[in-house]
Amino acid sequence: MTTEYSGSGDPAKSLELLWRSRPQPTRGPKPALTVDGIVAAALRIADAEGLGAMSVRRVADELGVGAMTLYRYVPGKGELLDLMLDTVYGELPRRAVPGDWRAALDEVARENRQLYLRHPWLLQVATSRPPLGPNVMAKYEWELSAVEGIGLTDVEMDATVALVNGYVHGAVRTAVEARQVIQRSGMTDKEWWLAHVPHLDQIGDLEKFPLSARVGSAVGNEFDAPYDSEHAFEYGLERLLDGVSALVANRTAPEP
Amino acid sequence: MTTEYSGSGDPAKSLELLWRSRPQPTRGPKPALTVDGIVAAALRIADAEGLGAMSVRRVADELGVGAMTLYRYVPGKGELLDLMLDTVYGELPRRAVPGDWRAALDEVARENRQLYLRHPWLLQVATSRPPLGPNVMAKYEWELSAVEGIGLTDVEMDATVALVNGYVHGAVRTAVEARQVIQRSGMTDKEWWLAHVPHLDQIGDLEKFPLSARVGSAVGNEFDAPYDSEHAFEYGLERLLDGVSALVANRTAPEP
DNA sequence: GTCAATTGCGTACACTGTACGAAGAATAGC
DNA sequence: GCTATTCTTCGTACAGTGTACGCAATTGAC
Repeated sequence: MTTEYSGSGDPAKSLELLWRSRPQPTRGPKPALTVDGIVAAALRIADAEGLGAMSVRRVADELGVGAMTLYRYVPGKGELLDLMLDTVYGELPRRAVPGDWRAALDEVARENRQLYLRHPWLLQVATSRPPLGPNVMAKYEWELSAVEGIGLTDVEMDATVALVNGYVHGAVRTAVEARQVIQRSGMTDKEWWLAHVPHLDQIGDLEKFPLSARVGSAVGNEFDAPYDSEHAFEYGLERLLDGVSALVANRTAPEP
Repeated sequence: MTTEYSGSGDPAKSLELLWRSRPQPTRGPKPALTVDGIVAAALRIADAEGLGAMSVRRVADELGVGAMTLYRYVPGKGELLDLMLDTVYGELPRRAVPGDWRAALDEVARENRQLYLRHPWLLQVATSRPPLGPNVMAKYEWELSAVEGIGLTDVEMDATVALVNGYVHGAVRTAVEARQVIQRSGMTDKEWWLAHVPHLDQIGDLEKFPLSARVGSAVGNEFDAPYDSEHAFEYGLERLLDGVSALVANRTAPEP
């Protein structure tokens, strides 16, 4: 589940900002900052230290101005987040692999995964109503083009793209969480387990959980090194695309 | 991605708390509260108003005591979250459907889904290193028992359970996000879209996104009513279990 | 030169988790 | 019954958060 929300102000103002279509005024002092500069600073902080560190004061400090100055350029923190989202979506490709829907969907999954890994704070942003900026639109168009013309209905196309995006989100979330908990705690999974087992053994009836003991120890031995997220991603993606493949086959040849 | 973290203090203290095995002192004034009472109050708030509303001061207010009083019972907010998690896991079944692994895994998915729907704040809690309380242990044991004795290796059993849990988490996250954004904004998806399209039409080149326009409008017509999360859940779960079925078949009859 | 528009930003408010220490209450040992 | 010890309650304080308000300074249009 996500925690950070989009700006909920005037749609006209938000879209003006996302598409950079506000006419600049002729009178008054020259602005010292630009929207792009503010977004870049916010991205630097969020990429390096997480969304929690990206406060208005912190971004303002990064730019050498007072906190309230930012509100001359951006209506609020929600809209800044919208701008950050649309900006990093600009890193995605714009044209899908032509001809082979499976290769194209595979690329959609992989590119989205890399985007999440480069900007883990994206995992915390609610996108059920995304800011309708140029790159958000281009992302959706790119993803749809992967499954265009293969016999799916429009609604199925949307559902398929959402399914792939949902899978990638979940897989990367698990991987990033596992990576971050090691950093934050300064302990590997094995060290953490070894610190708990003696007390657990003393306090609880471990005989009541025989499967957990057996499987847990097997997993511990196998994955002594940090959790192999790459392998898990490949495996799950293959299963998912197999499922889509069945749907596509069913649509192309519905008669038995 | 999640936002709230577990208590990271002394494992011995945490486990003592989770298993309620701390000997109560003989001297000094009688405590006015109990750990269970504090957890119940915190759950009431989190269930009704979300994890964001569940602050230490708020829980203390609910119980009619000062904020710092809670720290006599619980080391910190992280440990309180651990206790909440272990408590709601107690609502899950303890014994899986015997004999039919697919029915058992299906039930694991459905029960977990209902748990997330009853306690949406669970979606925000990082569980890659769960608090090792009695109900967390029982949950894992229950889930493993669904796939025990069907030919999978121990590592595959763990991976399969994790796969199902990951799917459920993602599916419910999407559904809850969609539900909450309607509440928070006071707008249905259609209203939101109609509020944006005129400005978008004026500002951006909508001709550049023909697929988005076509598919988006088809989805809008089909799902005028709020997003049908139940249908999406059933569909995805069936595909997922089909994938697991292939793995099980492969393990039972590995020779071609 | 004057006026209107615009920018920069200090202050303030209601929140957060929790460290510290003082004050009071209950019991164990005598 | 008295004292010493242990334990509970909780006020205050601190460094954070997003942002509403209003004032001073700066710029271009006329």
